[in-house]
Amino acid sequence: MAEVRTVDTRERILDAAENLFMAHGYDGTSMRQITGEAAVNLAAVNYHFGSKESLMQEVFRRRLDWLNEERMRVLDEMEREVAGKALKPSQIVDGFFGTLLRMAGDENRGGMTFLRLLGRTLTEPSEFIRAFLAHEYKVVMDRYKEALFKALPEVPKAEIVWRFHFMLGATSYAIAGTDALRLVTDWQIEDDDSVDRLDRLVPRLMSFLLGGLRAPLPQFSETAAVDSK
Amino acid sequence: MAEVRTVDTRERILDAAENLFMAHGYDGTSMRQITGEAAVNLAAVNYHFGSKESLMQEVFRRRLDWLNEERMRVLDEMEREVAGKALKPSQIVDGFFGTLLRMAGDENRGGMTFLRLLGRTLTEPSEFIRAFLAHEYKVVMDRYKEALFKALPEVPKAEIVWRFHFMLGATSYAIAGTDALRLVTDWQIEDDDSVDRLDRLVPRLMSFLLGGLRAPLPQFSETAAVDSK
DNA sequence: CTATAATTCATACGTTCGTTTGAACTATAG
DNA sequence: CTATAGTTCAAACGAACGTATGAATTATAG
Repeated sequence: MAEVRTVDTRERILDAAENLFMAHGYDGTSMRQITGEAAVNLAAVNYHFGSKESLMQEVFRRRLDWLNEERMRVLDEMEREVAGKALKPSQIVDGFFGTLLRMAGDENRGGMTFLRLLGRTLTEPSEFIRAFLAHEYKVVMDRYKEALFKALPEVPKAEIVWRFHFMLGATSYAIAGTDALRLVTDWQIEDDDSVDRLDRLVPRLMSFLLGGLRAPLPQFSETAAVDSK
Repeated sequence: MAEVRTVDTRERILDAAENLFMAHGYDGTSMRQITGEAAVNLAAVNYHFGSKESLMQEVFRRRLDWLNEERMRVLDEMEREVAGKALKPSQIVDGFFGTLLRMAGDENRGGMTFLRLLGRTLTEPSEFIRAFLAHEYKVVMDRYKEALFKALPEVPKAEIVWRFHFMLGATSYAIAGTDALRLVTDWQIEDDDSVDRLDRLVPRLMSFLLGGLRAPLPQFSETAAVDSK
């Protein structure tokens, strides 16, 4: 068995695919680009992963398995410390989104590249990817949702779910990174070094998310909401 | 000149493309799908628009021209009313994001379909689309940024730009709609009728955005921000 | 009605796509 | 060393892609 070569090839393919899917999307990346950048034979992907779709799933599984476990571990520990009492919203938000963002600082776990891929994929259309992600995410998501319900008993559950959704969106954009930010500004954002940038992004995003999560509840007008300001 | 047929064909192609790009993305949609759904000949797209890329641009231009004008009009009017004084942040946010969301209620302006397409495209990788959107958006974006700077003089400009970015992300997810929301919950969200849903979504999102925009400023730790909670 | 311009149509072109194949090569086991 | 299983390789497959072409059709102008 050529164990070493195999692992090498598999890993090189996954790295190349992660990079290219992030940069050009799933449909925009060809097998020939992937195997070219990985410096392996064209047939290697189908040999090791079976198909392009399976490769995409493996790209995500490689990172998400760790992320989901870490999120669970963090939540378990926090809940153990408060011994049945409710957590603070800031703890829960940090456990879910902070853990994600800190992953970006760890190059061994995919770093910024994977986070940007994840951010983009959450809004991407491909049916099979969204179904896969929903399945992978479900258990963890439910735990954090429950924690938020408990932490904010006075807020209607539907409202919390929506705000969780909004937080996902803000985070997704935040990690999609400077590319999308150039839509908003022409400035050269300081701290181009990605690690430094991350150190400031985390508290920035956390402030925003918590501000949104704890905002006053909306007033629904009885008539057309079109006029509501 | 076959004016009537031409307009019909162009419009039918644009409608079909808007739908399909929204559902399957740019790369995931073929010319044959578009012309098939529009019930026109395969060559019609290249005849009327020149290429697939030009078609995509026209899909956006058809809607964005109106949206940008409306956003400008709303901001002009609000600024005229306060006569040189600063606007309230809530007014600015409503002018930019509220105008966008209310567009979703107008089927003649693309409705939810275009908004979902826009939301997805902002994070999409295709270089030429992002460049096009950045160019289309620039003038309006700058005006609203300036209004926010004036409305929040005590907040560092860099912070405002980031929070504008976060707001874009939350909004993008909000309009990307229930599809992505199913990642978060299994519930059948009430008010499936899209107009009713929109009436409640607008105030919901507005509360969240304003809460985030006006959140306390983040504290940057001198050491690694990894430990910051 | 005739001439002319605009549009639609069926068809085909050259590429590129994801995948498959069978031979060549490499490493492990007995 | 030989047999065997794992891996890599060059080459090819049919299908689908965006685009181009020239004839047929339709509408407008004189």
